[in-house]
Amino acid sequence: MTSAPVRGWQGVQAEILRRIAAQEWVPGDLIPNEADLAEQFGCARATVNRALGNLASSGILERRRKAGTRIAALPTRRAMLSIPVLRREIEARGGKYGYTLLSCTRAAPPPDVCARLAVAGGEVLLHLQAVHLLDGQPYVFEDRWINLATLPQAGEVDFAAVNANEWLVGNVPFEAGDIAFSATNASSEEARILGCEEGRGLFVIDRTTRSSRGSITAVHLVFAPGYRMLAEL
Amino acid sequence: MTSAPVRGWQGVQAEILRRIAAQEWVPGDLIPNEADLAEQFGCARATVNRALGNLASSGILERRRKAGTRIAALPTRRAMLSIPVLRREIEARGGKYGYTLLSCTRAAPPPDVCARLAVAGGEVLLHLQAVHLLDGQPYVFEDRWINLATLPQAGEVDFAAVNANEWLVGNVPFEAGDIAFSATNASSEEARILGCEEGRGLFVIDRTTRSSRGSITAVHLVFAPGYRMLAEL
DNA sequence: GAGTGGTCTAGACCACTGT
DNA sequence: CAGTGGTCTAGACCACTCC
Repeated sequence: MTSAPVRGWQGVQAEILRRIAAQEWVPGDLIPNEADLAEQFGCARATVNRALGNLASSGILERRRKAGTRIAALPTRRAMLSIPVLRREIEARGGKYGYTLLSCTRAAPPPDVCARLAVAGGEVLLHLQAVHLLDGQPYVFEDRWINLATLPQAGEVDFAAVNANEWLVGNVPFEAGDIAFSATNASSEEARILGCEEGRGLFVIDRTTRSSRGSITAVHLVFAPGYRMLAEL
Repeated sequence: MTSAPVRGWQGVQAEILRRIAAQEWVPGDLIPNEADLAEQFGCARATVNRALGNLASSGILERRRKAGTRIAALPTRRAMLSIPVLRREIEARGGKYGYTLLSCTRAAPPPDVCARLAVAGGEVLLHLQAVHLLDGQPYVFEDRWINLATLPQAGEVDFAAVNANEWLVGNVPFEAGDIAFSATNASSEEARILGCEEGRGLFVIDRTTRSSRGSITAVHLVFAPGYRMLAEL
């Protein structure tokens, strides 16, 4: 059983991982520098750099200039999380996507939403409530606030006909933002909308997006019972 | 107002994002190829390649050989999720970490755990239950199964003295695996352990790890009420 | 100050895929 | 087949930071 030759940066990465797995290198160890590894592997330093850089960004290695590269001692693993548009997620499951607007009003948001969007207390925003359906069954309850100061044209859109998220994706410049995952107990309203018993533990995503011109939207998504979000380690 | 000059791959990336934000390029658009962009920006093609590659891996662009590079139409955004060791997470909050082993037995796991670990139904695994504490208050309830076939030395460890996760990190080769996030209602046992009312909606992480020698461990983490997991978009 | 990683360049070849 | 991205190379310079 001979190991596969080291080919390309993925080969280098695989060989590094093999040495960790074989305990040739253990957490905390300093490993050779890029130039030495390049010589060992018979490749250019840039190739080693790419492999080690990737491993560092997944939390397997820790790198510091001058100090060198170490096997992470108490690794904070980083996972890539895919956050699909709901329509895609549902269609990827082989289901039929549906969308129903429940309400669309203008109102002053509660304090927590004001804070997330960095707007003054009395300001009037667009408030949408909608439900996303999988094969006609409630899948996600969406409660969204849109900042009309940043995005006045949102006031003219018929969100009964157009999914708010998809309208935003197509009509708003690049978004930065943050996202939080948590759990809640279904309120009576959420239970009614999602068709589950009140108090049921539900998975929640809170997401805020901003553009260079200011905060855009804060959305609170409550998923139907049984929802699981998956990621690879 | 002059824009910053394009310096390095981060500069190229910023300029691409600016053009998307300014709607010079809109979702679905084909953008120039790497060679042309390199000429526009006055840099090497490799620099453009790195910038575009990064944007593609965060879901902003879609690239295919021969077909070129497009602004993603219905972008599946990818976020980096940091999954710290619990001790670190608690200490990063400025709290004091504590750990209590509740039970440590050998037993045949329930069917769902068998499936996740790919072990036969009757096989005996190590079953740990523990609670992680923040400033003495329950923070996470951990229910873990360890595959003794893959990891016989785990049978000798005193997990009352050593946190299982940290022992595994230090003593087991590199791990791959998957991770799932969901919500549950506190069982009476979980409520007692976490000090909350029964039925409370709780955030859950299920994690399975494997090595090249076989599956290692399946862990079910139930977080105390109010827990939020954060990520950057 | 010296050693390390981080990045850039110019050129080359390869791999994939649409036409 | 031709055009595109994907990768590799050899060399260079820079930025950071430990000693």
